[in-house]
Amino acid sequence: MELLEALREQYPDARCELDYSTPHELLIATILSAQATDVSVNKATPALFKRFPTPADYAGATPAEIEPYIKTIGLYRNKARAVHEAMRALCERFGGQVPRTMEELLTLRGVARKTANVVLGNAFGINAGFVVDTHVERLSKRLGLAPKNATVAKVEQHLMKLLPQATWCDASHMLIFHGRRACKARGGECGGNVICERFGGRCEKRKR
DNA sequence: ATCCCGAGGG
DNA sequence: CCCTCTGGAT
Repeated sequence: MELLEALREQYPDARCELDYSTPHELLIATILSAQATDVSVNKATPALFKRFPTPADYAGATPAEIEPYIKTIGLYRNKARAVHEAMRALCERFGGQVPRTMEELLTLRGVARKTANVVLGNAFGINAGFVVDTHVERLSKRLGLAPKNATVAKVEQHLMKLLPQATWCDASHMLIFHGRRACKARGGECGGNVICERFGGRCEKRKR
């Protein structure tokens, strides 16, 4: 696909920008990243990971004990509960390890397809699906890769049909980079951007 | 459809 | 002030 080549050329260093050193840390960082910037997540996780080195450490703590470490990220009550329950499930049902299938990951609190796809793709190199976050959803619709009225699930299905499976993880990172650097939610800064000029000069200004 | 929610940019 | 940020549960 021509768009894929152009994205590769423009964003050769596109990658996961959440900081982590183990699969369970990536899982936690991804849960925390909901409606938050990766910068804000990366600012909080060093102290969090130091205080709770293993899944068992979260399972043995209460959500209230986790909250102070993630308060600056926002949505912290829901996220503290999700992290606690997800890590407890790892200990009780998965031998303390992050499971490697979509079906198993979806049983964890705070984990839906977007988070599961991030973990499978980046920690295990498994392209089970396509990461559709706010950037990927927006860009897919602006670039005409999916109908503008499509749900997140539909967008994922369209992307999986359009792009080779082996490229899914990398392609999601490139779309996210493009969404953060050029084709932004607010109006966009598409002037002079190669991708926007060639594939989608439709970064229309936000209504009103 | 609503709620959760702090930080950062405009 | 307003909007957005690698969503998910109810």
